[in-house]
Amino acid sequence: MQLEELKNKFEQFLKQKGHKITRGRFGIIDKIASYGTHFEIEELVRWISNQDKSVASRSTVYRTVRLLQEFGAIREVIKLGNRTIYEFVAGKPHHEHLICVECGTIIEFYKEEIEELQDKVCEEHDFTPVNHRLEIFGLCSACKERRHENRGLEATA
Amino acid sequence: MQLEELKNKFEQFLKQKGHKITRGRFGIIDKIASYGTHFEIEELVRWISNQDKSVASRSTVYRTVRLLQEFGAIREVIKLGNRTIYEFVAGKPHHEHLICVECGTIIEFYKEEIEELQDKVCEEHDFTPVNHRLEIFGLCSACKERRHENRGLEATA
DNA sequence: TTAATTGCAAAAACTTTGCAATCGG
DNA sequence: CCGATTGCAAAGTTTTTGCAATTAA
Repeated sequence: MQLEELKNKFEQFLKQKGHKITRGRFGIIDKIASYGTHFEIEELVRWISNQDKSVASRSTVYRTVRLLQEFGAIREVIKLGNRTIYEFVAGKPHHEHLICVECGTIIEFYKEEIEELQDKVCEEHDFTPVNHRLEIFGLCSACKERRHENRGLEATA
Repeated sequence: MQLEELKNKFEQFLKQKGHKITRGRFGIIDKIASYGTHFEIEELVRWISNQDKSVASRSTVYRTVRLLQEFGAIREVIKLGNRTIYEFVAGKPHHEHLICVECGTIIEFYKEEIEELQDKVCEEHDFTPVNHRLEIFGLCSACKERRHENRGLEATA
């Protein structure tokens, strides 16, 4: 299974860094996997707290999220106002996001040409990219329609 | 002058929104303009506090930053860890950023083709973009060299 | 006059950390 | 056994907010 493979690799990562293989760290991975693709840390803490408090405490969640980021299993993909939304990458290919500012829907996309152009820009500036994030904020299809309906009502009010 | 024009427009904006033209709000604009292109709020608060405490308090800075964002004079351009870096836009043409994770240097760039491709992606998803942010994190030219030098020393140590 | 704005201090929200107890290797 | 990890509560950060005093219109 994909998840098991990820855990094995994380185990290697931990050993290599001189860290220990603990129940909590792997329990958190399971909870992240069962929560869905995108999450915020406090959301995750609540989720774990509801499901099984014994998995890990808030501090351990924060500490483990950091480790998983270093490892590369999760990424900060959306920064909106004071919120940080993480994504469980788990081997998924790289992609960017469209974020609906009305309903919070997140749409993933990948555009090879954009990636290539970024590399080109970096070269032009003798800059060595390590990672990047492209966020497009706007209105999704459904919210756009909803707005039009509302506008209609306002107009007749 | 560019700055005066911006202030005039901001005045219109405030009036239109039913807000008042206050000394503090315009003083903050001056301070932002004199600080430089990129800033963090707490930095700005300190800057104002050092220069002339009477301009505005921390709360007013936070509240005004929000207004200026709505107005469009400033943008959240970089989100790195828990830091938010704002940019004083002031009529500057749209652009994206390369951020050196080592020294914090910020390089601005603009790539028409990337913008076009983004629009294309949005169309494909029936998504109406309102704004976007592309951050490329990595190593600037100088830091790259510095790292190579260090590696050399380590190797001979 | 009177409604918006300000400064202050308190609270909120999010994240990190010191420390004693516990656990993994 | 020893050092890393955990949970807890306390402290740090950053941002927001209630309220009385002040100011703009």
